Amino acid sequence: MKDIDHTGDISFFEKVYQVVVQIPPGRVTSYGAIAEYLGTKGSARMVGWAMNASHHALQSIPAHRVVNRNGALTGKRHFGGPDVMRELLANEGIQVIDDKIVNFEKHFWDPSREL
DNA sequence: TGATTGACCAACT
DNA sequence: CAGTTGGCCAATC
Repeated sequence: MKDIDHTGDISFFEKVYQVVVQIPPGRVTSYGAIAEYLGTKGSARMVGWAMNASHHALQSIPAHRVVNRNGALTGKRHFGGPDVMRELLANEGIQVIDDKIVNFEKHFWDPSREL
């Protein structure tokens, strides 16, 4: 059994949470951007997998602020409802049409650039 | 323990 | 233009 050490030795999984929770309101980012910030661009899938387990996380993970590279709400179906993710984004002033974020690049928040 | 899948991305065919 | 493949890490079968 492996105890989770809080001293810098955190899994990729935990790193993703630390980034996602720091996303400012009204902004969005992509799975690949997070993975790239962590230094593993290829593991963008893992970011999504971490979101799947975000339910298991103790903190509230604003997964609705994380979309794919195209600005499409690919993971909206994991939000308990088909329009839940859209509502959450709309609540922050982000307009979503056809499951895609309008002016995605304007709302885009790059952890590697702004964090 | 090996094989498969997963809320992705980019390149190739 | 659409389908396939490779890549990365972790969890599930």
